[in-house]
Amino acid sequence: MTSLPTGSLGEVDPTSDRAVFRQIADQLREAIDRGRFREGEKLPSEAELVDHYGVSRMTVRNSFSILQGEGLVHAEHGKGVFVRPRPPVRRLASDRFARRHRDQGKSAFIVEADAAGSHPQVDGLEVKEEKASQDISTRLGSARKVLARRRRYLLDGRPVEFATSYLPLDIARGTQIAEPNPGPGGIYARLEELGHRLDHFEEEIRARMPSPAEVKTLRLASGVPVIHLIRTAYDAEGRAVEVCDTVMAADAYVLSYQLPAN
Amino acid sequence: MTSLPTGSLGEVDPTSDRAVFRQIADQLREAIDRGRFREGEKLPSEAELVDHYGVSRMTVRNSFSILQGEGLVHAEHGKGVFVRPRPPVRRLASDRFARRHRDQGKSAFIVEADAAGSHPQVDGLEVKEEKASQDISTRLGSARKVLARRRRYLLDGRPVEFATSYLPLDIARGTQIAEPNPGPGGIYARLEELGHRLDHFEEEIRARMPSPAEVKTLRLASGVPVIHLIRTAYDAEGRAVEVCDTVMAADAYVLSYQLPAN
DNA sequence: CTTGCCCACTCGTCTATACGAGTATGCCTG
DNA sequence: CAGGCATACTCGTATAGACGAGTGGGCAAG
Repeated sequence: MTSLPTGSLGEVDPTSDRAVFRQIADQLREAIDRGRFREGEKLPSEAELVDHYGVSRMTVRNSFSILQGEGLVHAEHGKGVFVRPRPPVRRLASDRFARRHRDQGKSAFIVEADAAGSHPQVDGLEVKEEKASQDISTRLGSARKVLARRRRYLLDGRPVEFATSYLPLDIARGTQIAEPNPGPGGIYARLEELGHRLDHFEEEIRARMPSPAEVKTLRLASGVPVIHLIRTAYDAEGRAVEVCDTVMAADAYVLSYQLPAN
Repeated sequence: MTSLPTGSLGEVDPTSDRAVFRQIADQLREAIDRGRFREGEKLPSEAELVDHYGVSRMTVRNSFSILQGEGLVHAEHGKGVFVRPRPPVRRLASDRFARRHRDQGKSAFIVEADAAGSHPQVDGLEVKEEKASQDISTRLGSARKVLARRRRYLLDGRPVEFATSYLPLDIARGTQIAEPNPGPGGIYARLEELGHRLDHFEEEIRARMPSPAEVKTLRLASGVPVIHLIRTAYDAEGRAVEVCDTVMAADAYVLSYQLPAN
């Protein structure tokens, strides 16, 4: 007799108001919360739970799908259902675009990742001229055509965010900003060289569930939301000179802001 | 012959690599994106889709559950499945705690909501002394006992966030901060009167799927993540004088921050 | 010993059916 | 006309079964 993998699980009450598959989900959730099943550990298989609870397989799968929607577990075809490990999170400090960080040759992402001991990569770089969407045009003070710089960021091989920078074409065209490699200090350094001394940034933050395309690009597990960050850079004259639209895997980030109390 | 509610939907290819229920979800998603079904509008019923696609009901339900997980639709028992309306979002500006906003008698939440023309409410206020959790204790400079102020916020009857403020007991005990109504300008005004001139705030932002308790408290639809914000207030001496832990319905908020370019 | 295949076990997809419960509508009764 | 009930339609829950496909271990052949 080997020890039962369902050992710490109780029974369900079919006459309860609460649906059986919810009761099962509750028990599994509690077992996970209590550490009965640890991060990365395999939960009992569907068949084992069918036996244990005396319910049909679809009922068990229904329970798993609840926990999956909560981001607590993930299923691997042919292997089992596992407690989803909480990946180490990447902190984004609000001063990451401060001028003092721009003298280095490397981009903010690379510098930070190196400091944290992870292996950073940038991927799928694409630079092209486009017609601005309604939203981007509004944010950029009615610019019609823009230069778009797209790229994806990875940490230790895992995609964690992708971002698109939009700049008014009359600023960026023909400059190094339109080159794949914008040079040391990135496009913000180039903007300042072009006479657009940066004054402040504005960041808008939303959270939502990812679209299928985002799931694919960021290789998101189910039950993982995305953080959608839209940053607008303003120069000293109050002109919006760049909009950066970033979608981040929410389980990979903690954003951090410092606010003065005035 | 009435017009078919499934009119704009195509067929599925059972031999495709892509599972039938995913193909159906894809078609419904696209129809929604294209505006074929508008916000709040009812999608074809399960039975209609069963007829249209020639599949079993569970397959259709599977498709719906995908869209629900994406936060695109929500089901109402006895009525149908509807395109989830995007609720009006509440903007949280990063200067909402600036000293200049504190001279008014009302709290930041009430002032903002009134200005936006919505009806604000505060709910379930609870003030009590507690042993600090490990995390809170660390953030408050190893405080062991704290005063906890919990409350829930609603807009037009809809719960949108709940928050708990933690203050070191040696600061808050016996002051008006420990009263249900902390007086004009809120606890920050009281802290300053007690000699803790506020210097700056630090905010940490995460996004994740809600726990069942959070779903209940915020009456969240499935497929809606929460934004978890942890704010620490520091006085002029660098001491952490308050930690505020806030959980917000992500579909009700856009956070907005202004950052200096330095 | 190594290679390769088979098999057992895992989750993924799909069908068919049944009953329960919430909602809306229209008809029938008073 | 008003009220109430029957009914049809909606989604929710649950069962039982079937086949497919990915994974991994053990066994047999080389």
